Amino acid sequence: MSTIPTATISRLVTYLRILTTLENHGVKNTSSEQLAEEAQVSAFQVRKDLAYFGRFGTRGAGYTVPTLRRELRRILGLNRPWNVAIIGMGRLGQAIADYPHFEQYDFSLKACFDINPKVIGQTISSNHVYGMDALPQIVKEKGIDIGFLTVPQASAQDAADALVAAGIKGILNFAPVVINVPREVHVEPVDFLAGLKRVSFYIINPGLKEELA
Amino acid sequence: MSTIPTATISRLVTYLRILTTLENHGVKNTSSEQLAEEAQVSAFQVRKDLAYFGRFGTRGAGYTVPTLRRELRRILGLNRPWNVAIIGMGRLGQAIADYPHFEQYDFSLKACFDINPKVIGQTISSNHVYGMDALPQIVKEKGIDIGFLTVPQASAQDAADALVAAGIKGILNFAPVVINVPREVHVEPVDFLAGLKRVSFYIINPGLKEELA
DNA sequence: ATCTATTTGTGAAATTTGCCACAATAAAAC
DNA sequence: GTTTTATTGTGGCAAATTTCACAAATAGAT
Repeated sequence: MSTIPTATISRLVTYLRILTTLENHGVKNTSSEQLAEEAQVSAFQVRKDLAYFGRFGTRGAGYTVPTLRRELRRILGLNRPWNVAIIGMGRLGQAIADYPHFEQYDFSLKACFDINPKVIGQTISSNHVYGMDALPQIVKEKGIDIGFLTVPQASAQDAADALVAAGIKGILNFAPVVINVPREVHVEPVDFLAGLKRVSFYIINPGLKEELA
Repeated sequence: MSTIPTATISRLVTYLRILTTLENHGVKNTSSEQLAEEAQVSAFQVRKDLAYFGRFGTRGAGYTVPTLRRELRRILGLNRPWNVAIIGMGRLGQAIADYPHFEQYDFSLKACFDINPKVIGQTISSNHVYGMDALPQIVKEKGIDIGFLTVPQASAQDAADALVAAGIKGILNFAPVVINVPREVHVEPVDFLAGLKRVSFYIINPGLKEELA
C-alpha cells in the first residue's frame, strides 16, 4: 500500500458513480468486466485499482453492488459529512451556492465569503455572506473542512492563504491559476478554460490520440 | 515526436497562462526556472515539455516572453477562432452562457440548445435557444467546433451522440459520467463533484501525498 | 578576441504506471 | 461429491513518464 496513483483515485470515483447508478436501477451484482466497460478502462485496471485497498469480490461470482459501493464510499471518505464554504460570491460562487445536489452527497454548504462590502451581509440562496475577516472564526465554529475557491485569478493566492491560515484541509480551486499551499492541504483544480484549451489542441492534432480500437 | 503525454498538454496550458500574466505585467524575459516555480513543477519538466515541440529558448539567456507565448498559442491551436455551442440550458448552461470572458480567449459562443419546449425559442444572454432537432443544421451553418455538454447525467450519452452525429469535433463534458464517443472526437471532463470526492479522499489519507519538500 | 557565467536542449537512467497471464477459488451443474 | 465454468486477485513484465546529468550554445565581461 506504499503509493497509490492519483489516476486510481479518479477511477475509484468513477466506479462509485457507476455502482450508485446500478444500485438505483436495482442491479444486485456486477463484475470487473462491466465496471470496466462503463468506465472505459480495462478490467485489469479495475481489479488492480481495487486491489490497492483490499479484496471486495468473490472469485467466480464478481462483486455485490451494495457491498462494493459501501466499501468505495468508505475508502473515499464519503461515509461521513463534509462541511464546505464558498469563497468569492461572483457569478460562479452564486451558481454553486444554488446547486441543489450537495446534501445528497453528504456535502453541506455552511458559509459563504466575499471581499466586496456591497455583497457582505447579503443572503444568497439562504446563506449569509461573511467578510473575509470572519473566516478563521466561522471555519472553527462551523467545522468547515473544504473551501471552494471561486474568486478572480488575481485574488486566488491571497484567498488560498487565508483559507490555509483558517485551518481548512482541502480546496477546490476554480480559479485558472496554480495556487501554492502547504503540503498538508490538498488542492483539486476545476478549470474549464484549461479543459477547453486542451480540446483545442487535440482537435488540431487528431493523430496524437492512441491508434487502433 | 511520436507520443506526447497528456500531462504535458495540461502543463503547456499552465505555462501559457503564466506567460500571459508576465506579458501583461510587461516582463520581457523568463527562464525554465521561473516558469517551473509558477507552475509548481521542475525546471527539467518545463524544458522537456517544450522540447516535444521544438526549440524556443536561447541558451544562457532563457526565453523571450512574447515569442514563447505566441509559440504556445500556436501549438495549442489558440491562434484561431473556435466556435462553441452549449447543450443544456439549465442552471449550469445559463451560467456559462453568461460567462463574460469567452471572446478574450478567441472562443465564440454561437448557439444554445435544449430539449425542454418551454426553454426552446427563448433568448438567454442574447443567444437564441434552439431545439435539439436543429443541431445538425446549426452546427453546419455556424461552423461549430466544440460543444459544452451541460445536460443532466441521464441525458448525457444521448446528447453526446447527437453532437457527434452533427459533426462536432470536441466536447467539454460537465456531466458526471463517462461518455462514449468515436476516437476522432476528443472529450475533456469538467467534473467538480469528482474533484470534491478526490479532496475527501486526500483529506482522510494525508500520508498519500509524496513525502519531503 | 577570449574567457566566464548562464541556461537551454537532450540522451540515458530511474521511477511510476499500466498491462497481462495465470493461479486461486468460489459457485453451479451434474 | 466431483467436475466444470466463471471471475477475482496478484506477481512479473512492458511501456510510459519523469528525473537527472551534462554537453552545447549564447550573452556579457574583460
